[in-house]
Amino acid sequence: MATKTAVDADLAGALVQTMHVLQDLYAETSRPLGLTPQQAHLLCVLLGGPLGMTELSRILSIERSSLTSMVDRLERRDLVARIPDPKDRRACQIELTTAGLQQAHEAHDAFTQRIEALTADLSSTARRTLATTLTGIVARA
Amino acid sequence: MATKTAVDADLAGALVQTMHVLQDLYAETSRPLGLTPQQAHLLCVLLGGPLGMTELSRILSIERSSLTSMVDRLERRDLVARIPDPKDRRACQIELTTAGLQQAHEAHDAFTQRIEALTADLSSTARRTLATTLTGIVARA
DNA sequence: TATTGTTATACTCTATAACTATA
DNA sequence: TATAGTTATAGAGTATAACAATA
Repeated sequence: MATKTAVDADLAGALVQTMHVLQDLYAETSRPLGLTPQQAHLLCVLLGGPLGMTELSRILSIERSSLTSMVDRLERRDLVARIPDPKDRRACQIELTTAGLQQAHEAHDAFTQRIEALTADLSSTARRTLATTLTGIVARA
Repeated sequence: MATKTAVDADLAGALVQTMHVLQDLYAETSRPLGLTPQQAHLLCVLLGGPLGMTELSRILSIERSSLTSMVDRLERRDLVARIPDPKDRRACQIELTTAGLQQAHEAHDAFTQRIEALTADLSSTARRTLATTLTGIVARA
């Protein structure tokens, strides 16, 4: 029916627009920290603990070869380190250095703060509802 | 207070995760069409009508010089055309070609379909609430 | 003088294919 | 044979700085 289609179109459009707003915010926030959005993402993922290249590439949705060069650049800047895996001599674990941990926290805090500012005028209920709905969407993806 | 902080953190995290999910979906959907996500975005923006380089760069949040090379590549593929602006001989309008219009529609429809699939199990009310909330966030940005 | 768009340059991001070392 | 990660290569996205043409 016409109404449902219109609502769906609005919702898809609203989600895409929100994505672009958040992408811009993410880029604007990363830049002053001297990080690209992709680098910030990588560092923040590592806040959860060290990861192997294959697992990290899966989480970031990039090829392992692309990740190799990203890690190279971050390792040169002493933000991450490759740690040999004692269980498997082919593998390594990527972990945050002290400086990398600090950068990751700064980036994470800055993102959170910017997003909170964007959602500051929502009611507690609206905030809770939004978080729940989005979490469901993420889980479904 | 502790509760509010926790909810806010969840919301910010949910928004960031949603952004990443949508980015991945956007990339996966663009690729089989032979487009990068940025190219798809550009083409979809032009569905609203021709735009000058400065305006388009503002909408896409990239520098004009970056846009020049993007438009070069799309023009080589006959997806967009540079039309001289009769009012201002410095300026040009970027417009979709017939092929570009078709590609833009295909991309737009594919995104919409994928996102609808992701939100298919939400109730009409939840869908409406989400669209309204997100539209407000976008407007505030 | 200010603005529009381009050029030149340098990085970063990314994928594909082929490779090495280990399992 | 299969898997972990790297190398080589190529193309795309991006910013900065300097520029030409026009307003």
